[in-house]
Amino acid sequence: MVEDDFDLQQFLPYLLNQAAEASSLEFQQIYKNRYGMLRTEWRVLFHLGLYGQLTASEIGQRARMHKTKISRAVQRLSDRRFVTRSRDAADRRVEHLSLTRQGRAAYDDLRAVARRYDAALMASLDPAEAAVLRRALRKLSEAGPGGFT
Amino acid sequence: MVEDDFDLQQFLPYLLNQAAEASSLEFQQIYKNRYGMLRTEWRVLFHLGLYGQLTASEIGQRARMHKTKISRAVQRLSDRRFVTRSRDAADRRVEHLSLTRQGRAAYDDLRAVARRYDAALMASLDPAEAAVLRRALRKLSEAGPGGFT
DNA sequence: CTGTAATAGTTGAATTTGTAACTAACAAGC
DNA sequence: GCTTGTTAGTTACAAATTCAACTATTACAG
Repeated sequence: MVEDDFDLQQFLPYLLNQAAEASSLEFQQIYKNRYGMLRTEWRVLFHLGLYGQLTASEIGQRARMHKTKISRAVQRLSDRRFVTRSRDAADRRVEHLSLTRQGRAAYDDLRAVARRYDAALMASLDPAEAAVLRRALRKLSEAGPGGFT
Repeated sequence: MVEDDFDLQQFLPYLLNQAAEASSLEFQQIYKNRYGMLRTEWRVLFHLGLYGQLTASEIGQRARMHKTKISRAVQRLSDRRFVTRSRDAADRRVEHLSLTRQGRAAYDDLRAVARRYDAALMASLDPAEAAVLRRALRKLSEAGPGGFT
C-alpha cells in the first residue's frame, strides 16, 4: 500500500508535532512534579519571569495563548501564591501580573532546569544544524503557509 | 527585567510548540470543515491511507498515540463510515482497520491538500534550510534529551 | 452628556483528553 | 485442565480545553 509518494514522515506539521511532543515530555514532568503546574501555567510563569510585569492580554499576544487559558492559568497561579494581580489605576479593566517571591523562586529553578534541558536536546544535533533549526522554527512560528485557504 | 540571559524564544520545546501550532492551524481547518475530523482522526486516516490495513496498536506505535485516543478516533471514523473494522481470525483480540471507499476518497483529497500545504510552508524557507530542518526534527522526535531526569 | 462600540477579563457548558480500571482473549507453566 | 500473566482494545470518571456568552469598564461619535 506504499504505492503512494506522499510521506507522512516528511509532512512538516506532523513532524513538528512529533518533535514538539517528544521534546516537551520530560520537561513537562519536572514542572508538573515539582510545582503541580500545567503547561499553560508554566508559560505564564516564564513570561512573567522573563519580561516582568505584564497584563493578561500582553501574555496572550506574546505566547499566542487564548485569553481563557490565561485567565485560568493566572487564577491557579495566584491561588498558589506564585503570582499577584493588581488593578491598573488608570484603566480599571486591566490587571498587572507579577511574580511573588515564591513565583520567582520557582521560575529561577525551572529556568535553570530549562537551560540544562535545552543543552541536552541540542546535544543530539550538531551546532550548525541547531542554528538553522532555530531560525527555521522562528520563521514558521510567525505565520502559517500564508494565504493558503 | 531582561537582566536575564535565558531566552524563551530560544528554548527548543517552546519554539517547537509554537511552530507546530502555527503550522497546523490552517490545515486543521480543512479537515475539520470538510470532514468534521479531529486531529486524532486525521492521523488515523492518514496512517491507514498510507500503510493500508493496520491494527490499532500498530497505529499507536507508528504515530506515538495513546491507545485510548486511537480507540475513540476509530470509533468515530467507523461511525461515519470512513473506516471498517474486522476481527482477526487467529487472534480475536485484534482488529484490522482499513479505509472504506469513502475513507479513501477523504484520504486522497486530504493528501492532495497536505502536499500543497507542505509546499506552501516550505516556500517560506530556503531549500537547504528545509532539508536540515526535516533531519533535525526527525532526530528530535526519536527521543527526548535522553536520561535527563 | 448619551448611546454605541470596543476592550480586559471571567464564567458556564460542551468537547476533548488523560488516567486508571476494566473486559476479553491468548500464552505459558505446571 | 487450571492458575497466573500479558496483550488488544474499551469504558468510566476526572481534568483540561474550547467556544460562546457574559460583566465591567473605557472610548468615542454625535
